[in-house]
Amino acid sequence: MGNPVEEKREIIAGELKKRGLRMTLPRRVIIETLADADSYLTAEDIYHKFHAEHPGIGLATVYRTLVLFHQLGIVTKLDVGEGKARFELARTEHHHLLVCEKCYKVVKYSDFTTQEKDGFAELERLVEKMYHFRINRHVVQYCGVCPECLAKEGAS
Amino acid sequence: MGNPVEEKREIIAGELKKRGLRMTLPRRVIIETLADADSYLTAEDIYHKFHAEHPGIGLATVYRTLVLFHQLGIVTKLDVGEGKARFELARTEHHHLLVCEKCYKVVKYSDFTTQEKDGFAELERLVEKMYHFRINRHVVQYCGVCPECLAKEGAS
DNA sequence: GTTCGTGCAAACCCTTTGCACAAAC
DNA sequence: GTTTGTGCAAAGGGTTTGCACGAAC
Repeated sequence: MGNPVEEKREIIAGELKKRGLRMTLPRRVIIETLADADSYLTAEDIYHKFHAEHPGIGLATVYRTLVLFHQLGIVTKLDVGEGKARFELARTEHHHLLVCEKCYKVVKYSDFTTQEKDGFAELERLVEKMYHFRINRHVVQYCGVCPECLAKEGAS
Repeated sequence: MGNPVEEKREIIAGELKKRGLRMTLPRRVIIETLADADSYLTAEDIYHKFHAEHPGIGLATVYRTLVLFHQLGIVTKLDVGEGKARFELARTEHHHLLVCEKCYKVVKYSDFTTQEKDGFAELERLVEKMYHFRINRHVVQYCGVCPECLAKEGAS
């Protein structure tokens, strides 16, 4: 126990078993890579991070695993128009995003006011009723230019 | 005047001229196609919509034009993880999105409460200060399942 | 006449897939 | 032993690009 990555892996292993799916080395490695990361990763990012240690695991497996984990809700997929998707382990802690439209850096924050939280929860229920959608989650992205790119702009 | 599409086109023509760029037939056709549409279109959607009438205009031109218009802020780009991008003419009227994760249908709504509006404006300023981003816009997506896909789910 | 824009086709890149082999159960 | 998962390489699909021609200024 103790170790949060191991804990996470146990939970996921359970999820898989329930559906007759197996916990294999590639899946374990991908979970650990995602758990170690502090931000969204592309499939290639993940692949490169473990490739030195596990050269036997291929990129196709990373893609297949990410599709599977996304379907199971284990992983969150994010696409900000970069031409490739990014992933992270689904968290119970909800967060909003700051996306730099120049370099596609993504910054997360989750220090909401309670007012903010209540507001969103209420809105979600309202929208659900009005449009007859079943809403699973919401994504809030602030799009703009990050400090680094702002500095570059100023310099040029 | 009167006609809002013509008006829009005039404004865009001005934007182009300012930068030494030209208003051409393909650009005009793409603007009109986007102006006619009531929802986000893919590059191929746009291409197919005018292709019967303007068979001479190619798909590559659509892509090049969309990149240009996006840079100029004339067009908004949306990527919901569908594997292709969607576009619409940038509007002064801000809206939020409902995205169906099964069929990728996108529904927009813009009937916010004033409380909702003020809340977002305040948040944007706050986040701007805290993270030193220059924020241009925000995107709010409620992700879930649309009424049609819900019905199909129930039927199966 | 010069510059900018376009059409076409080929190239590119991310992602998916077919197939034979390997691993998990 | 059967089923599920994987590696590899090839295919797929959206998007971009090089180049020569055409259009806008």
